[in-house]
Amino acid sequence: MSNPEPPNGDEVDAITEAVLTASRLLVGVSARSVAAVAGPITLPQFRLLVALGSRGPLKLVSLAEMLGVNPSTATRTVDRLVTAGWAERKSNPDSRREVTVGLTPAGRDLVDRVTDYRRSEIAAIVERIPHEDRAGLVQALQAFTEAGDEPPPRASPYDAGLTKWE
Amino acid sequence: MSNPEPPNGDEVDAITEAVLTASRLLVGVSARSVAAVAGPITLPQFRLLVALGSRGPLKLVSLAEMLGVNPSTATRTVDRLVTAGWAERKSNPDSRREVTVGLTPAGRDLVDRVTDYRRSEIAAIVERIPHEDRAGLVQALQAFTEAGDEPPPRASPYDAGLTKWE
DNA sequence: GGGCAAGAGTTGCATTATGCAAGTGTGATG
DNA sequence: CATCACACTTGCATAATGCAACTCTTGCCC
Repeated sequence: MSNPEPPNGDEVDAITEAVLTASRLLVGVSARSVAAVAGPITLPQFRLLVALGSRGPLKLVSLAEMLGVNPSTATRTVDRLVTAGWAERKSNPDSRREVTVGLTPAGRDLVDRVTDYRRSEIAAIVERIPHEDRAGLVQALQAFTEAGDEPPPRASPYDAGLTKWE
Repeated sequence: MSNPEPPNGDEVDAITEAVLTASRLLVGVSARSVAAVAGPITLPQFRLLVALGSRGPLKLVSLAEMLGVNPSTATRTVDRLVTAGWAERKSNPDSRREVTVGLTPAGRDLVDRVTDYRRSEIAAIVERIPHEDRAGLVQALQAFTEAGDEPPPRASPYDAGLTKWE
Protein backbone atom coordinates (compact mmCIF):
# COMPACT_ATOMS: atom_id res chain seq x y z
CA MET A 1 0.00 0.00 0.00
CA SER A 2 3.03 2.29 -0.02
CA ASN A 3 4.82 1.47 -3.21
CA PRO A 4 6.79 3.77 -5.45
CA GLU A 5 5.37 2.25 -8.62
CA PRO A 6 2.44 4.14 -10.11
CA PRO A 7 0.15 1.31 -11.20
CA ASN A 8 -0.06 -0.98 -8.23
CA GLY A 9 -3.59 -1.96 -7.41
CA ASP A 10 -4.37 -2.38 -11.05
CA GLU A 11 -1.41 -4.62 -11.55
CA VAL A 12 -2.41 -6.76 -8.63
CA ASP A 13 -5.93 -6.99 -9.96
CA ALA A 14 -4.76 -8.04 -13.38
CA ILE A 15 -2.56 -10.76 -11.98
CA THR A 16 -5.27 -11.90 -9.63
CA GLU A 17 -7.71 -12.35 -12.47
CA ALA A 18 -5.13 -14.20 -14.52
CA VAL A 19 -4.42 -16.51 -11.61
CA LEU A 20 -8.10 -17.06 -10.97
CA THR A 21 -8.59 -18.09 -14.56
CA ALA A 22 -5.57 -20.36 -14.62
CA SER A 23 -6.78 -21.85 -11.37
CA ARG A 24 -9.97 -23.07 -13.00
CA LEU A 25 -8.05 -24.74 -15.75
CA LEU A 26 -5.71 -26.51 -13.38
CA VAL A 27 -8.47 -27.72 -11.17
CA GLY A 28 -10.14 -29.22 -14.20
CA VAL A 29 -6.97 -31.06 -15.11
CA SER A 30 -6.79 -32.61 -11.66
CA ALA A 31 -10.35 -33.71 -11.85
CA ARG A 32 -10.07 -35.35 -15.22
CA SER A 33 -6.89 -37.15 -14.25
CA VAL A 34 -8.50 -38.95 -11.37
CA ALA A 35 -11.58 -39.73 -13.36
CA ALA A 36 -9.58 -41.05 -16.30
CA VAL A 37 -7.31 -43.35 -14.38
CA ALA A 38 -8.92 -44.27 -11.11
CA GLY A 39 -12.17 -45.65 -12.45
CA PRO A 40 -13.87 -47.53 -9.65
CA ILE A 41 -12.41 -45.60 -6.73
CA THR A 42 -14.14 -42.61 -5.16
CA LEU A 43 -12.45 -39.31 -4.57
CA PRO A 44 -12.30 -39.40 -0.77
CA GLN A 45 -10.72 -42.83 -1.06
CA PHE A 46 -8.21 -41.59 -3.57
CA ARG A 47 -7.33 -38.62 -1.42
CA LEU A 48 -6.51 -40.95 1.39
CA LEU A 49 -4.22 -42.99 -0.85
CA VAL A 50 -2.44 -39.83 -1.97
CA ALA A 51 -1.88 -38.84 1.64
CA LEU A 52 -0.34 -42.20 2.34
CA GLY A 53 1.73 -42.01 -0.79
CA SER A 54 3.22 -38.65 0.02
CA ARG A 55 3.69 -39.07 3.75
CA GLY A 56 4.32 -42.78 4.01
CA PRO A 57 2.49 -45.04 6.45
CA LEU A 58 0.54 -43.06 9.00
CA LYS A 59 -1.45 -43.72 12.07
CA LEU A 60 -5.13 -43.24 11.70
CA VAL A 61 -5.49 -40.03 13.62
CA SER A 62 -2.71 -38.32 11.68
CA LEU A 63 -4.31 -39.43 8.48
CA ALA A 64 -7.67 -38.00 9.50
CA GLU A 65 -6.02 -34.76 10.48
CA MET A 66 -4.22 -34.45 7.15
CA LEU A 67 -7.40 -35.03 5.26
CA GLY A 68 -9.40 -32.75 7.48
CA VAL A 69 -11.97 -35.36 8.34
CA ASN A 70 -13.23 -36.98 11.49
CA PRO A 71 -11.30 -40.06 12.66
CA SER A 72 -14.44 -42.11 12.30
CA THR A 73 -14.62 -41.22 8.64
CA ALA A 74 -11.00 -42.17 8.17
CA THR A 75 -11.57 -45.48 9.91
CA ARG A 76 -14.35 -46.45 7.58
CA THR A 77 -12.68 -45.21 4.44
CA VAL A 78 -9.63 -47.25 5.35
CA ASP A 79 -11.92 -50.23 5.83
CA ARG A 80 -13.06 -49.93 2.26
CA LEU A 81 -9.58 -49.40 0.88
CA VAL A 82 -8.33 -52.44 2.73
CA THR A 83 -11.17 -54.48 1.32
CA ALA A 84 -10.32 -53.22 -2.14
CA GLY A 85 -6.68 -54.15 -1.69
CA TRP A 86 -5.21 -50.66 -1.94
CA ALA A 87 -4.28 -50.09 1.69
CA GLU A 88 -3.34 -52.19 4.68
CA ARG A 89 -3.51 -51.86 8.43
CA LYS A 90 -0.42 -52.70 10.44
CA SER A 91 -0.39 -52.92 14.20
CA ASN A 92 2.29 -50.81 15.78
CA PRO A 93 4.48 -52.98 18.05
CA ASP A 94 5.49 -49.98 20.13
CA SER A 95 2.01 -48.84 20.95
CA ARG A 96 -0.83 -51.23 20.75
CA ARG A 97 -3.41 -48.52 20.75
CA GLU A 98 -2.18 -47.13 17.45
CA VAL A 99 -2.92 -48.49 14.01
CA THR A 100 -0.59 -47.76 11.13
CA VAL A 101 -2.04 -47.56 7.65
CA GLY A 102 0.04 -47.99 4.52
CA LEU A 103 -0.34 -48.47 0.79
CA THR A 104 -0.24 -51.87 -0.80
CA PRO A 105 1.75 -52.17 -4.05
CA ALA A 106 -1.54 -51.93 -5.91
CA GLY A 107 -2.39 -48.75 -4.05
CA ARG A 108 0.94 -47.17 -4.80
CA ASP A 109 0.59 -48.10 -8.43
CA LEU A 110 -2.80 -46.46 -8.64
CA VAL A 111 -1.52 -43.22 -7.14
CA ASP A 112 1.47 -43.21 -9.47
CA ARG A 113 -0.66 -43.72 -12.52
CA VAL A 114 -2.92 -40.80 -11.67
CA THR A 115 0.02 -38.51 -10.95
CA ASP A 116 1.70 -39.48 -14.20
CA TYR A 117 -1.48 -38.85 -16.08
CA ARG A 118 -1.90 -35.45 -14.57
CA ARG A 119 1.69 -34.57 -15.31
CA SER A 120 1.22 -35.59 -18.92
CA GLU A 121 -1.94 -33.52 -19.22
CA ILE A 122 -0.14 -30.46 -17.97
CA ALA A 123 2.85 -31.16 -20.21
CA ALA A 124 0.51 -31.32 -23.18
CA ILE A 125 -0.73 -27.86 -22.37
CA VAL A 126 2.74 -26.52 -21.80
CA GLU A 127 3.83 -27.80 -25.17
CA ARG A 128 1.21 -25.66 -26.83
CA ILE A 129 2.56 -22.51 -25.25
CA PRO A 130 4.53 -20.42 -27.74
CA HIS A 131 8.22 -20.52 -26.99
CA GLU A 132 8.46 -16.80 -26.45
CA ASP A 133 5.89 -17.03 -23.69
CA ARG A 134 7.53 -19.90 -21.91
CA ALA A 135 10.52 -18.04 -20.63
CA GLY A 136 8.82 -16.12 -17.90
CA LEU A 137 6.53 -18.91 -16.82
CA VAL A 138 8.79 -20.88 -14.55
CA GLN A 139 10.13 -17.83 -12.80
CA ALA A 140 6.72 -16.29 -12.49
CA LEU A 141 5.11 -19.42 -11.14
CA GLN A 142 7.90 -20.00 -8.68
CA ALA A 143 7.58 -16.46 -7.42
CA PHE A 144 3.87 -17.01 -7.06
CA THR A 145 4.28 -20.29 -5.25
CA GLU A 146 6.84 -18.86 -2.89
CA ALA A 147 4.65 -15.92 -2.12
CA GLY A 148 1.76 -18.23 -1.43
CA ASP A 149 3.60 -20.79 0.61
CA GLU A 150 4.84 -18.49 3.30
CA PRO A 151 1.88 -17.19 5.25
CA PRO A 152 -0.12 -20.39 5.50
CA PRO A 153 2.50 -22.17 7.59
CA ARG A 154 0.40 -25.23 8.09
CA ALA A 155 1.39 -28.45 6.41
CA SER A 156 -0.17 -29.02 3.04
CA PRO A 157 -3.19 -31.27 3.05
CA TYR A 158 -3.56 -30.15 -0.50
CA ASP A 159 -1.01 -32.44 -2.05
CA ALA A 160 -1.94 -33.91 -5.32
CA GLY A 161 -4.18 -30.97 -5.87
CA LEU A 162 -6.90 -32.76 -4.05
CA THR A 163 -8.62 -31.21 -1.13
CA LYS A 164 -11.69 -32.09 0.76
CA TRP A 165 -13.48 -29.49 -1.29
CA GLU A 166 -11.90 -28.82 -4.58
CA MET B 1 8.53 -33.09 -31.15
CA SER B 2 10.28 -31.35 -34.05
CA ASN B 3 11.48 -28.11 -32.61
CA PRO B 4 14.57 -26.19 -33.53
CA GLU B 5 15.37 -25.21 -29.93
CA PRO B 6 17.93 -27.42 -28.22
CA PRO B 7 16.50 -27.77 -24.72
CA ASN B 8 12.91 -28.66 -25.28
CA GLY B 9 11.78 -31.61 -23.20
CA ASP B 10 13.64 -30.28 -20.21
CA GLU B 11 11.99 -26.94 -20.51
CA VAL B 12 8.59 -28.53 -20.70
CA ASP B 13 9.37 -30.62 -17.66
CA ALA B 14 10.47 -27.63 -15.65
CA ILE B 15 7.34 -25.71 -16.48
CA THR B 16 5.18 -28.72 -15.81
CA GLU B 17 6.59 -29.11 -12.34
CA ALA B 18 6.19 -25.42 -11.64
CA VAL B 19 2.58 -25.58 -12.75
CA LEU B 20 1.92 -28.70 -10.72
CA THR B 21 3.23 -26.98 -7.62
CA ALA B 22 1.29 -23.80 -8.23
CA SER B 23 -1.77 -25.92 -8.84
CA ARG B 24 -1.66 -27.31 -5.32
CA LEU B 25 -1.47 -23.88 -3.87
CA LEU B 26 -4.41 -22.62 -5.87
CA VAL B 27 -6.54 -25.55 -5.05
CA GLY B 28 -5.90 -24.94 -1.38
CA VAL B 29 -6.99 -21.34 -1.75
CA SER B 30 -10.28 -22.40 -3.28
CA ALA B 31 -10.90 -24.87 -0.53
CA ARG B 32 -10.26 -22.45 2.28
CA SER B 33 -12.43 -19.80 0.70
CA VAL B 34 -15.50 -21.95 0.68
CA ALA B 35 -14.85 -23.26 4.13
CA ALA B 36 -14.28 -19.78 5.52
CA VAL B 37 -17.37 -18.15 4.12
CA ALA B 38 -19.96 -20.76 3.40
CA GLY B 39 -20.21 -22.33 6.82
CA PRO B 40 -23.29 -24.50 6.92
CA ILE B 41 -23.48 -25.39 3.23
CA THR B 42 -21.91 -28.50 1.75
CA LEU B 43 -19.61 -28.46 -1.23
CA PRO B 44 -21.91 -30.16 -3.74
CA GLN B 45 -24.58 -27.66 -2.81
CA PHE B 46 -22.23 -24.76 -3.21
CA ARG B 47 -21.05 -26.02 -6.59
CA LEU B 48 -24.61 -25.99 -7.77
CA LEU B 49 -25.06 -22.41 -6.62
CA VAL B 50 -21.91 -21.39 -8.45
CA ALA B 51 -23.18 -22.98 -11.62
CA LEU B 52 -26.39 -21.02 -11.34
CA GLY B 53 -24.50 -17.87 -10.56
CA SER B 54 -22.27 -18.06 -13.59
CA ARG B 55 -24.78 -19.37 -16.11
CA GLY B 56 -27.96 -17.85 -14.82
CA PRO B 57 -31.16 -19.84 -14.27
CA LEU B 58 -30.90 -23.28 -15.81
CA LYS B 59 -33.13 -26.22 -16.36
CA LEU B 60 -32.40 -29.16 -14.20
CA VAL B 61 -30.86 -31.37 -16.84
CA SER B 62 -28.45 -28.68 -17.99
CA LEU B 63 -27.47 -28.11 -14.43
CA ALA B 64 -26.76 -31.78 -13.86
CA GLU B 65 -24.73 -31.90 -17.04
CA MET B 66 -22.64 -28.92 -16.04
CA LEU B 67 -21.91 -30.42 -12.69
CA GLY B 68 -21.24 -33.85 -14.09
CA VAL B 69 -23.79 -35.54 -11.90
CA ASN B 70 -26.88 -37.62 -12.45
CA PRO B 71 -30.12 -35.65 -12.84
CA SER B 72 -31.51 -37.41 -9.81
CA THR B 73 -28.68 -36.05 -7.73
CA ALA B 74 -29.31 -32.57 -9.04
CA THR B 75 -33.00 -32.87 -8.25
CA ARG B 76 -32.36 -33.72 -4.66
CA THR B 77 -29.60 -31.20 -4.15
CA VAL B 78 -31.91 -28.52 -5.51
CA ASP B 79 -34.54 -29.71 -3.07
CA ARG B 80 -32.19 -28.99 -0.19
CA LEU B 81 -31.09 -25.64 -1.56
CA VAL B 82 -34.69 -24.59 -2.00
CA THR B 83 -35.44 -25.59 1.55
CA ALA B 84 -32.45 -23.61 2.74
CA GLY B 85 -33.59 -20.58 0.79
CA TRP B 86 -30.64 -20.31 -1.60
CA ALA B 87 -32.31 -21.50 -4.79
CA GLU B 88 -35.78 -21.55 -6.28
CA ARG B 89 -37.65 -23.61 -8.81
CA LYS B 90 -39.58 -21.80 -11.49
CA SER B 91 -41.91 -23.58 -13.86
CA ASN B 92 -41.20 -22.79 -17.46
CA PRO B 93 -44.37 -21.46 -19.12
CA ASP B 94 -43.15 -22.56 -22.56
CA SER B 95 -42.56 -26.14 -21.64
CA ARG B 96 -44.26 -27.62 -18.69
CA ARG B 97 -41.95 -30.57 -18.53
CA GLU B 98 -38.97 -28.38 -17.78
CA VAL B 99 -38.07 -26.91 -14.43
CA THR B 100 -35.95 -23.81 -14.26
CA VAL B 101 -33.73 -23.36 -11.25
CA GLY B 102 -32.37 -19.99 -10.18
CA LEU B 103 -30.63 -18.33 -7.27
CA THR B 104 -32.50 -16.44 -4.63
CA PRO B 105 -30.95 -13.14 -3.48
CA ALA B 106 -29.56 -15.00 -0.48
CA GLY B 107 -28.00 -17.58 -2.77
CA ARG B 108 -26.42 -14.98 -4.97
CA ASP B 109 -25.06 -13.19 -1.96
CA LEU B 110 -23.46 -16.37 -0.67
CA VAL B 111 -21.75 -17.05 -3.97
CA ASP B 112 -20.52 -13.48 -4.19
CA ARG B 113 -19.06 -13.56 -0.75
CA VAL B 114 -17.08 -16.71 -1.44
CA THR B 115 -15.79 -15.40 -4.76
CA ASP B 116 -14.75 -12.13 -3.17
CA TYR B 117 -12.99 -13.96 -0.44
CA ARG B 118 -11.09 -16.11 -2.86
CA ARG B 119 -10.12 -13.12 -4.93
CA SER B 120 -8.80 -11.39 -1.83
CA GLU B 121 -6.82 -14.45 -0.86
CA ILE B 122 -5.15 -14.55 -4.25
CA ALA B 123 -4.56 -10.82 -4.22
CA ALA B 124 -2.83 -11.17 -0.88
CA ILE B 125 -0.46 -13.67 -2.42
CA VAL B 126 0.12 -11.56 -5.48
CA GLU B 127 1.04 -8.60 -3.33
CA ARG B 128 3.86 -10.55 -1.81
CA ILE B 129 5.41 -11.25 -5.21
CA PRO B 130 8.46 -9.07 -5.85
CA HIS B 131 7.76 -6.43 -8.44
CA GLU B 132 10.43 -7.67 -10.78
CA ASP B 133 8.75 -11.06 -10.90
CA ARG B 134 5.30 -9.74 -11.56
CA ALA B 135 5.91 -8.50 -15.04
CA GLY B 136 5.95 -11.86 -16.73
CA LEU B 137 3.17 -13.36 -14.68
CA VAL B 138 0.13 -12.06 -16.48
CA GLN B 139 1.49 -12.81 -19.91
CA ALA B 140 2.72 -16.23 -18.88
CA LEU B 141 -0.52 -17.22 -17.23
CA GLN B 142 -2.57 -15.99 -20.12
CA ALA B 143 -0.46 -18.02 -22.50
CA PHE B 144 -0.92 -21.01 -20.28
CA THR B 145 -4.64 -20.54 -20.04
CA GLU B 146 -5.01 -20.10 -23.76
CA ALA B 147 -2.97 -23.20 -24.44
CA GLY B 148 -5.11 -25.14 -22.04
CA ASP B 149 -8.46 -23.88 -23.14
CA GLU B 150 -8.26 -24.96 -26.73
CA PRO B 151 -8.22 -28.73 -26.87
CA PRO B 152 -10.88 -29.45 -24.26
CA PRO B 153 -13.67 -27.81 -26.23
CA ARG B 154 -16.31 -28.70 -23.72
CA ALA B 155 -17.87 -26.01 -21.60
CA SER B 156 -16.27 -25.42 -18.28
CA PRO B 157 -17.94 -27.16 -15.39
CA TYR B 158 -14.92 -26.00 -13.46
CA ASP B 159 -16.00 -22.47 -12.82
CA ALA B 160 -15.22 -21.16 -9.42
CA GLY B 161 -12.44 -23.66 -9.30
CA LEU B 162 -14.82 -26.21 -8.00
CA THR B 163 -15.19 -29.54 -9.64
CA LYS B 164 -16.89 -32.67 -8.65
CA TRP B 165 -13.54 -33.95 -7.49
CA GLU B 166 -11.24 -31.23 -6.48
C1' DG C 1 1.04 -50.93 42.59
C1' DG C 2 -3.62 -48.66 42.11
C1' DG C 3 -6.21 -45.32 40.06
C1' DC C 4 -7.28 -41.89 36.78
C1' DA C 5 -7.06 -38.82 32.85
C1' DA C 6 -5.86 -38.54 28.10
C1' DG C 7 -5.24 -40.62 23.63
C1' DA C 8 -6.43 -43.88 19.62
C1' DG C 9 -9.66 -46.32 17.24
C1' DT C 10 -14.22 -48.19 16.49
C1' DT C 11 -19.14 -48.32 16.26
C1' DG C 12 -24.02 -46.45 16.48
C1' DC C 13 -26.95 -42.96 14.49
C1' DA C 14 -28.52 -39.47 11.34
C1' DT C 15 -27.96 -36.71 7.11
C1' DT C 16 -26.14 -35.85 2.59
C1' DA C 17 -24.32 -37.37 -1.96
C1' DT C 18 -24.58 -40.45 -5.85
C1' DG C 19 -25.76 -43.57 -9.57
C1' DC C 20 -28.94 -46.70 -11.73
C1' DA C 21 -33.38 -48.10 -12.80
C1' DA C 22 -38.22 -47.54 -12.97
C1' DG C 23 -42.21 -44.54 -13.14
C1' DT C 24 -44.93 -40.16 -14.48
C1' DG C 25 -45.93 -36.32 -17.30
C1' DT C 26 -45.14 -33.58 -21.60
C1' DG C 27 -43.77 -32.51 -26.38
C1' DA C 28 -42.86 -33.64 -30.96
C1' DT C 29 -43.64 -36.58 -35.08
C1' DG C 30 -45.78 -39.20 -38.44
C1' DC D 1 -54.05 -40.36 -32.32
C1' DA D 2 -50.10 -43.55 -31.43
C1' DT D 3 -45.52 -43.49 -30.31
C1' DC D 4 -41.11 -42.15 -28.98
C1' DA D 5 -38.04 -39.09 -26.88
C1' DC D 6 -37.36 -35.80 -23.06
C1' DA D 7 -37.44 -33.88 -18.42
C1' DC D 8 -37.87 -34.74 -14.20
C1' DT D 9 -38.89 -37.59 -9.86
C1' DT D 10 -38.74 -41.42 -6.76
C1' DG D 11 -37.09 -46.00 -4.96
C1' DC D 12 -33.07 -48.45 -3.61
C1' DA D 13 -28.40 -49.27 -2.28
C1' DT D 14 -23.76 -47.60 -1.11
C1' DA D 15 -20.39 -44.12 0.22
C1' DA D 16 -19.02 -39.99 3.00
C1' DT D 17 -19.38 -37.35 7.19
C1' DG D 18 -19.78 -35.57 11.88
C1' DC D 19 -20.95 -36.28 16.67
C1' DA D 20 -21.33 -38.94 20.64
C1' DA D 21 -20.59 -43.01 23.25
C1' DC D 22 -17.62 -46.99 24.22
C1' DT D 23 -13.33 -49.96 24.60
C1' DC D 24 -8.41 -50.35 25.08
C1' DT D 25 -3.85 -48.49 26.00
C1' DT D 26 -0.58 -45.39 27.90
C1' DG D 27 1.16 -42.19 30.91
C1' DC D 28 1.30 -40.15 35.37
C1' DC D 29 0.58 -39.13 40.20
C1' DC D 30 0.14 -40.67 44.88
